[in-house]
Amino acid sequence: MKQPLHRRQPTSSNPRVQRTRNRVLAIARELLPEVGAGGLTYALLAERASVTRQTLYRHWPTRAALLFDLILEGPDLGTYPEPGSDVRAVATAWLKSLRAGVSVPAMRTAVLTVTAQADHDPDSAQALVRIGEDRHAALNNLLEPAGVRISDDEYTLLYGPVLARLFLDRGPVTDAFIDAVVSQWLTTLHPGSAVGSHM
Amino acid sequence: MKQPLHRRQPTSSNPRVQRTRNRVLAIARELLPEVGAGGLTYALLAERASVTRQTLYRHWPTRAALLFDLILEGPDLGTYPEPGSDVRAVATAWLKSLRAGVSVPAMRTAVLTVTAQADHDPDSAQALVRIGEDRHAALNNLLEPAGVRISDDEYTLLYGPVLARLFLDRGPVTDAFIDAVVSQWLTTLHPGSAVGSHM
Amino acid sequence: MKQPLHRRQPTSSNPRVQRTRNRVLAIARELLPEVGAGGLTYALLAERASVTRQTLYRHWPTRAALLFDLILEGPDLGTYPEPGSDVRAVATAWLKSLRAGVSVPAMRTAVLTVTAQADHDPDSAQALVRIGEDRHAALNNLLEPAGVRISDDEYTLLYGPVLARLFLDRGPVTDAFIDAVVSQWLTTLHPGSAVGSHM
Amino acid sequence: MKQPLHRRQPTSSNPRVQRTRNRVLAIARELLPEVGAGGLTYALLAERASVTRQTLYRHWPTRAALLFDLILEGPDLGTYPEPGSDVRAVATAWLKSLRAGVSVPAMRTAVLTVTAQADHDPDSAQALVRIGEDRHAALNNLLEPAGVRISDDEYTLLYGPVLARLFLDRGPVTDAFIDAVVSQWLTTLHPGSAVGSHM
DNA sequence: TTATAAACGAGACGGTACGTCTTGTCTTATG
DNA sequence: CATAAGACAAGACGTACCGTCTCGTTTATAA
Repeated sequence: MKQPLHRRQPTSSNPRVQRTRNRVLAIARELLPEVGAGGLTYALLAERASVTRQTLYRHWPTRAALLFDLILEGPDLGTYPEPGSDVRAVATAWLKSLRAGVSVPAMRTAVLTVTAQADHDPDSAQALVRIGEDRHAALNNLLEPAGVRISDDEYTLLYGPVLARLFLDRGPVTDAFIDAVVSQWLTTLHPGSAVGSHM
Repeated sequence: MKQPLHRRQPTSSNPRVQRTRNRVLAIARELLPEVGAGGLTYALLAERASVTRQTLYRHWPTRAALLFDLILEGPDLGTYPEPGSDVRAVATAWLKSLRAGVSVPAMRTAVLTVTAQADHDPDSAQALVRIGEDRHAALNNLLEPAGVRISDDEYTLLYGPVLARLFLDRGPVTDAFIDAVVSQWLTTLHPGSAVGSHM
Repeated sequence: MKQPLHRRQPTSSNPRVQRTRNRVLAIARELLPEVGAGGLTYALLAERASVTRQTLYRHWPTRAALLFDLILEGPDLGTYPEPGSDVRAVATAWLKSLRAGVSVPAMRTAVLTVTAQADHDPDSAQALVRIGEDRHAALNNLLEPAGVRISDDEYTLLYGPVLARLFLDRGPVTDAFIDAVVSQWLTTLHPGSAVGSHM
Repeated sequence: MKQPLHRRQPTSSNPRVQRTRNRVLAIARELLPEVGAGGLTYALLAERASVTRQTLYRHWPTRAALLFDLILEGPDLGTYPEPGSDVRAVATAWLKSLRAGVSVPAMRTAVLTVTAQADHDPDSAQALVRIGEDRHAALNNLLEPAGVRISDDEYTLLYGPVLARLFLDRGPVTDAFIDAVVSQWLTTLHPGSAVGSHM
């Protein structure tokens, strides 16, 4: 709640800084699923990472900042599938990569926590939107060979059911479910566009 | 983190208890959007509701319990639309009622918070599932005149995009978006079933 | 610290009142050495005595009042030795009865607690003085056959070492110690008085 | 009742720590006679000393620990009289110094409270015994020039009446009373020893 | 190579909240 | 209608974490 004083963060070029930062993030990723977002206190994290609380504050003045780093430097966030001209195949692969991403416990917790905070923390809200836009752009990138661009609404129509199943229904996202999502999604996608050529 | 001792809650039949309980819930609903879930401390709530912290603990041993009550006794959760035989119309109306419900700030925050907690709090997880099932059942109820029953997957396909737009994209759910969702949704709904009769 | 409102105490003539009162006092006597004066809360006492806290407040508006009763209705406070004309014998017997009295754990704790409170609680101070005077008077009574009256100073010279040994040194009061006290005490007692006639 | 976790106390070498510690002890000494031992809550003390409760717990994990410090670092506890070869004079002076010490209100209350606790708190019991032994040793020290050593029993015979008068009779310890105590005490002290040479 | 700057460890401190306990009063329902 | 059960306000308890602030000590880069 309280806005901490923003001292300058450690110079990232310094190798010592890098070492500390990476060790802490790794420990945080281990800890997060264990204790939950609420339980990931700086006190605990400092102890586990053999670091002073002060050091944590130097690197991440806000706990939200730490969560952002956890999300953005996610372990396999970069593992997007290959682009292709088959829209159905690309969309399916992209959804599966999304499913894989949010199956990493630390990522799950971090995303949910940021989401819950977004209503009252502009930084979190902005980060959330930015993450969404990144993934949206990535999808469009993958679909470039197919000559298709996805609008905001279409994007949400595609990923919405998957995340709802994971976060809200708290059930598994089966391949069959993904297929159903994609099939339905294709029906309204660019009606009368190039998509039809693949059917 | 710590499991608080579960003493028996105040007898709900007692009018004094009811008075206290309702006043606190009302204040909590006002406070939640102001200060966020993290800022809704028992200390603050007690002060604003002119009540002792002890009293809060008596009524809601866990802060999650308070959130459940906030969700379940939501201000207008019962305002479901009318049943009908036109599947498109019913689905659209139901989605709009969902949108209305989640637009109440206190409800928004409460739901998001419970969702974020669900990974590490079995009670929250269970509550979340139960809420989903209730709404699912309600939808099926509305669709009974149409002779249609919605499966779990179909249910998620319907509401998923709407909540994703609200919570993750953090954008407005327009009527057009709802129409798009419903249109897409109808295509795969019970292929060859009674739905076709309305097209 | 807070002076509770003085509602009227239960009529002591009522046999039911007597029963309750005695049961509570008995339980308190058991409890006192177990949990200490600080641990003898009304909540605990009420639970153990199967009585409502209200009832305790009705009988003893102040915890000091309860302690007074514990001291004054001590189990064997009345067991003074026989009067006699041999000053040494009477004094020795009286000291031994004193030793016996404060060896009862509940009595010990109660007396020490009242003593510690006396500096800031006039009631306790007064009660303490009164108890001392009673015992002083009792001693003089025992010594009447010997034709001796003990002054305040002489009284303190007699019992002081014994209680100091018990409470401050926290050591045992042996018969030898009592003999030493009495011997020393006799030397300055009424120099040249009737005491000499017994030597 | 509950044994608080014994974290390590603040490093006494740190000057800031010393400052805090001394300020708190000074305020506690002022407060003790005002509010009594029961009223000397950490909450009150913290407020008066402009310190957080947490700071108090860091320095004195137990309230008993605070009382010990109050007693041991008493304002003028070290002001023993001069040694000498005149036993009567030394004993008298020593008793007067005892009287002076226990007349400091904070010391009075602290000693009485620790005494009352000693029955159920081993730490208090041990501290009490240690304080007694210290004073006993000091007395023997003063009497060294006189070639006299006081046994435990003799020690109690000397100081017992004085403290009994102060704490139990709650009366003043006059010079005359001290003279009476010493006179009586000398009669049985080392019968046939060097003491006689001073008569 | 030595400065010099930065990161870091250690830990005291003021705050705030936690979940619990006891106290004294007051309300409600019941027998 | 008196009495129990127990809700309530008040406030202390001992603990935890937060964010800040010294202090020294190490580590890395620059002179």
